[in-house]
Parts: sequence; C-alpha cells; structure tokens
Amino acid sequence: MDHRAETLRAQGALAMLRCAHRTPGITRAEAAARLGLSSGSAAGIMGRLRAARLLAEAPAPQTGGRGRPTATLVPHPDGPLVAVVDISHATWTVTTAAIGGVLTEAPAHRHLGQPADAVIPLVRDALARITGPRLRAVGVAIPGTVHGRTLVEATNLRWRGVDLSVLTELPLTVGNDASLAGVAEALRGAASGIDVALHLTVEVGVGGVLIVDGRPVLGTAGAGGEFGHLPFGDPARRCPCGAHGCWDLDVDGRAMARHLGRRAPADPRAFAERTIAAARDGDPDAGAACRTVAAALGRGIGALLNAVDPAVVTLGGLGVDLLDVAGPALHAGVTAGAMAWRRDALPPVVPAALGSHGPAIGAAESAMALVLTEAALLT
Amino acid sequence: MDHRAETLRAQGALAMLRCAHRTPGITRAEAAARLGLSSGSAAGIMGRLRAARLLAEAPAPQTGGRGRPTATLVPHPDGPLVAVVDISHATWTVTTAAIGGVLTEAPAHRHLGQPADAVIPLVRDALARITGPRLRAVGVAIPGTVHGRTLVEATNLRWRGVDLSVLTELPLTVGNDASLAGVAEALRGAASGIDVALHLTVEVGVGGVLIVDGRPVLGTAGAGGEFGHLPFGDPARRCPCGAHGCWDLDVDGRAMARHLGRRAPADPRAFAERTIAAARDGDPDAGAACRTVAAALGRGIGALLNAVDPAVVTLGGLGVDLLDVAGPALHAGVTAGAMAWRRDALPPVVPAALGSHGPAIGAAESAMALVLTEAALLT
DNA sequence: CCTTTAAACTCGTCCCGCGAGCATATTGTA
DNA sequence: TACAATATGCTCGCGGGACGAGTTTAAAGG
Repeated sequence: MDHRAETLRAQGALAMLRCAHRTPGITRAEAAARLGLSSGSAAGIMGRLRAARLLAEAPAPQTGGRGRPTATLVPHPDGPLVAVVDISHATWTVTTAAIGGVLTEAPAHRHLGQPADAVIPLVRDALARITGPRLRAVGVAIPGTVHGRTLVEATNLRWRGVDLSVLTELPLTVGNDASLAGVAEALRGAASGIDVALHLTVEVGVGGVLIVDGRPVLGTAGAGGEFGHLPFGDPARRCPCGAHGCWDLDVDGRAMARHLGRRAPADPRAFAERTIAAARDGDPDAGAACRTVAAALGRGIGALLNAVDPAVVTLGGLGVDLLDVAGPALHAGVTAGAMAWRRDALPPVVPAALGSHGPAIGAAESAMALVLTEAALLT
Repeated sequence: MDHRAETLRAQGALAMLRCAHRTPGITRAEAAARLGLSSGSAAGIMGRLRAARLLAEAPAPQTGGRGRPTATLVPHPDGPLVAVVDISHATWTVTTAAIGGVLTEAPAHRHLGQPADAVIPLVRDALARITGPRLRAVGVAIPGTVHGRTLVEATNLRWRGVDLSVLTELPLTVGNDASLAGVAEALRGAASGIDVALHLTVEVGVGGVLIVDGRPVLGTAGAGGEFGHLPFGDPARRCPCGAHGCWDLDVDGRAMARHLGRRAPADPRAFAERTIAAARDGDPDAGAACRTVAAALGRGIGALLNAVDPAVVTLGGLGVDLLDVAGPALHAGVTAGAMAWRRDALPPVVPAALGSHGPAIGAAESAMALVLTEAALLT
C-alpha cells in the first residue's frame, strides 16, 4: 500500500530507537550527534518516541562540565518487552528483556533427560504467565539444529522434530544456542562494533555463526552455522548427523577421550571439563589431548578464515578453556589451516565476553529485532 | 553533517533508480506499482531523475491492452557508466556498462604468460582511453585471491601481490572472478530473486560466494569465498596455497589426472575439458574420473549446505559440465555430505546461467553499486 | 551575581510522498 | 466516426519530518 512514506517517515525515530537499544545509557545529545540530527529534530523525535511509549528520558549522571545537562535515553516504563526462553543441556529459563537489552533474573528449571513433550508445556505455561500488553515477541535459544521455528535435532537433549511455534502466539524467533551466542558477542560482546565476525561455540561439537554488520548470516531457514558438520576430519569416521568426517568429532570431549584411549563418554561436555581441569593440574596426557583438540579446532578456524574472511573470531564454551590451556597449539592450528598469504595478518581469536549468558542475550536481540521496526512506531 | 535528511530524501529516487537497474526495460507504471508509489510521486521522482541525468523514458512496446501507454525506464543518454576490466586466464577485456547492466562489446587482448608488470599498464591505458565525464567507477574481475584492491595470488596467471588501485583514480572494486560470477548469478542469473544463494565456480580449484539478499558475503577485505581452501580432502596432500587437504585438489583437472594415474597436468583446466569430452564420448576411465570428481564436488556442496543453508546452489565453469556428465554422482555426493535431516529437502543445484560473462557482469554490478547511492543524486 | 557553556525548545521553511481530480492516449464497440 | 472504457500521466493542495537560526534553560566558574 502506501507504506513507502510511512516507512520513510519513521526512519529518524527508528534510528534513534535502535541507537538507544544498542547503546544503553546513551545520552540524548550523544545520540543526536551520532545520528547527525539537529537538536530540533532530536526534540521532535523524542517527543514522538515518548508518545509512542517506546523511550523515556532520565536525568543523566552529572558530567562535572558546564552547560545544560542532557538526559539519558531509557526504556519507557510501559515500553515493549520481549521474552527469552533459554533452553540449555540441563535447564530452561524464561526471562524478559526491555529496550537496551537488560535481562531480568529468573529461576532455572531442571529438565535433564525429560522429553520435549514434558518440557514444552511447562515453558508454554511460563510464557503465558508473563504475557501481557507489554510483551511483544519471544526469542528461543536451544542447543540443536533449528530450521525455521522447529528444532530439527538436538542430540544432547535427545529431542527431534519439535515444533516450537506452539510456545506462543506472539512473534517468535528460534535459534541455535551457539549461533545466538555469536549474535550476542557481535552486538554486546567481544565483537561489538566489528563489521565481520565469526563466532564459534564448542560444547559437544562446534557451532556458531558469521555476523556481517550486526546481522547473522544463517541462510534461508536459519539452519546455517553448523560449522561442526564441515568434514575437516577423518572421512572414515561417521557422525551422528549422518555425514562423515565432521569437524565436530575432533574438537570436543569425544575427541579427547579418543586421544586418551578411552571409550566414547556418555557426557562429552563433562568429560572435556575434567580433561581440561586435569591438564590445568599438570596431567601430561590430558595436556596432550587438549593440545591435539585445540590444534584441530585451530586448523578448522584457519580454514574458515579462507572462506569467510572475518575481522575477528570469538570462541565460546570450551573454546575459552582450550584457548587458555592450549593457546599455542590452537594458534598454530589456525596458522596451518589458513592460506599462507594470510599468515602474517591473521585476525585475532579471542574468548567470548558473555559466557553462558550469550544464548539468552542473542535470543533477546533476535526477538527485539522483530519489535524495533516501523510497526512499533505506529501503535 | 546533515546527511540525515539528504539521505532520507533521496530514498524514493534511489529505489526507483535501483529498480530500473535491476529490471531493465521495466515500465514506469510497473516500477511505481512495485515500489508502492502513487503516480504523482512517480512523476516527481522521474522528473528529478531525468534532471540528474540518470534515467530517461522511452516509448514502451505496445501491450495491445487499453489505456494510456506507459514508458519504459532507460538509462539516460548522458547517464553514468562503469568500466569493467575482465582479466581471465589468457585474455583481458575492458568494456563499459550503463544502468541496466548492458555491457558493450569489446575486443579481448591475449596476455597468456605475461607478467603483471607488462599487462597492468596496458589495461590502465585502455581505461584512460575511455575515461570521461560519464565514467564513474571501475570494476575488476580477476582469477585469484583478492584482498581489498590487491591481487594477493593468482596461481594461473603466476601473478602475486599486484596492487590494482594503480589502474584508475576512479572509485574501484576488485573481485575474484568466481565470486563475481556468483554476484552476477544472484542478480541477473540462475539465482535471481532468491534470498540466500551459494555460487561455486570450478576452474582450477573452486571458488565462489554466498549471496544474501543480493549482497555478496565476502568478509572484511573481500577475501572470503575461497571455499576451495576448506580442507575437505586428504590432509596428507599439500596445496599450493600453503595449507593441506584443500578441496581444490579434489575437484579439478589435477584430481582427474590423479584418478587416471597421470602426472599433474600443466594446464589443469584444459586437461579437465579433454577428460570431460572423453567421458562424453564414452571413455569409461574418463567417465569414472569425472564421477569421482563430481562426487567430491558434491560432498563439499553438501557440507556447505550445513554451514550456510542456501535456497539454491549455482555451479559455474566445469561445474556445469560435471553436472551434465556426472549429475547423479554429484547429487549423490551432495546427499552424502549433508546432514541426514536435510536429505529430503535439499536445495536445487543448478548450472549458472551467465556462462563466461559472469565475472564481467558481476564486476559491473559491483562497480555500479558504488555509483547508485545518494551521492549520484546530488550531482 | 553575572558570565560562560552546552543543550533543549520554538518556529518558519523546505522537501517529498499522498491523494483527489483532471488530462491524455489507446482499445473496443456502437 | 463517435463514444465508452481503461490505464496512465500530470497538477496541486496537504501533511509530516528534518533543518537551521534564534531563544531559553540549567549547570559550572569567577
């Protein structure tokens, strides 16, 4: 229809709204300067945003300098909220976030070993309990392969083919936890402000995401980012995913067990933690296993540099520990995996900054992205 | 400065300009409908675009229907041009393109075996000869790894570390030929209109690009897309790039020679063509070599589906022939390489539509993208 | 208390898209 | 050949939003 003019007209307000979201605590004067707006325009925009119950202003902490004090942009007390469902290996949590991204605290519920049929209704109820006029969208983070809004396969949880759109009638995004952690790192973590960032989370296997200009590159149905299922490993080895030689099999607790001559551990994540702890305590075999795994991780990262050319690589989960206990082996792997010409200017490989909160923060960002559109300004 | 309002004000005109570029021959009425503009707005916008010497209108072919005839949007006779430098294995060409993307014909100059020092000045002269007020930008397509505006390494050409910014003082983009072919396929070829497309060109090795919403995903410095240097192959095999086990080594004439028990061919591209021709003529050994190579190509494609989740995969260069002579082997490889859950809904793997013109068309698009910005409307 | 400073507020102006109404070019039919 | 039907282009008044100049306001400093 006529959304052309409507859309254009909302751009200024939308830019300020996104600026306030991306940079919590920013002052109005700073935001106006950043967007190149005159103070008159900023006044007009803030008036409209306040009227739309999106942003409000709070007295800014005194700078000590002269001049009329400005105000910080804060979420409106009646402003939009998103709900975040963070489903991990063993627990699930439902929290909310406002503009600016602050997550409220919420209790974690254990669900270890329970089937999806048992857990999903509980999550649905928890969401229903916080549903209200302010709640506008829901973001879900889940440790498994996601296609659209369905969880295709979560080896850890032993869930498959779970349609998550039953959780709510609100706008909904569902994402893989590793990918969402990458979104979070790019927007509020170790890769913030960087144009192209690659994030990899190692837990059981390795997943992640490429972020370009703050937006995740996850393919048509959001099922991309399964870097762990690139065949960087031994083609004779069969992966539970159905393919062969997956990188996954070389970078986690399963690989450590293999290198230590043990049988496949029931909980590869816990096994990896124990092995890393042993390596930290000086166990030479554990150290060697960690180095071998770190090198395999590094070689894959080096290869991905060739395909994807990021400005920085962030590592989450066990990647942080491997970087710590076997950094040189990991970096040597990166060097070996990258094309030779890259080797004198490799991008930094840094630990993720947001730790275990990454998936939830990423899910909040994904959900908030559904909200912070022109539509929000026309309500 | 104040580019906020300037930018906003240009959006309508810019949208129509891009629409005319993307869809040559579109009528004004159709374009207005597509952008949701009223006929009054369209009149205003076209007035401005004509005044800015960007677009003009030509009588449209009669539709046979009733009603006042509309006009087709055509590039303005004094409108902007971009130059395209297409450097291939053996020849170089300098052409120009206008809005709408039509390339002029131009002679190909042979340069086989000549060093960059000898060729670059000739190209520079050819560009200087066509430089004029209408020429706004230059796009270069070149068969090698590109980082920013320098050619890092072109094994085929035996060029390395060539700074291509000396070619012109105009705005310049430089891109790898395979990646640019992907850009072309996404904008005007077999993947046009598709949100996420993966293109792979097989010549000597394999390169390509992921395209998301019409924009190539090539990393910070445009050096991404080197999918051939992902280690999907035998880790014992050393690649000229300095890494090991590169996919490159399994998908081209070098691989065919290996499978046929021959030594490495001097010209892998020509060897591959001969082998494919022999396979077409019924030579069983050549056929087997083609199938093995096609399977390796397919397995890599399947793996990339996991990482990148495209809606379609386009194949250029020898990929077209492999799809033709060994399609089943290739598709079987795709199935084997993809995660099992994907296997009942694999994206189509289709031949590229633009053939050898792909790189030049992609370079024209890249250069034109530099031109079709707000700046163009303020001149 | 007055000055200096930085920022917010006010208001007239301009630009652009909208929409209604009118003009125009073509086809089909009486 | 005239006229209806149809699709499109053109004109013009309206309204929203950004700009910018001028004014006001709230702090710090002397």
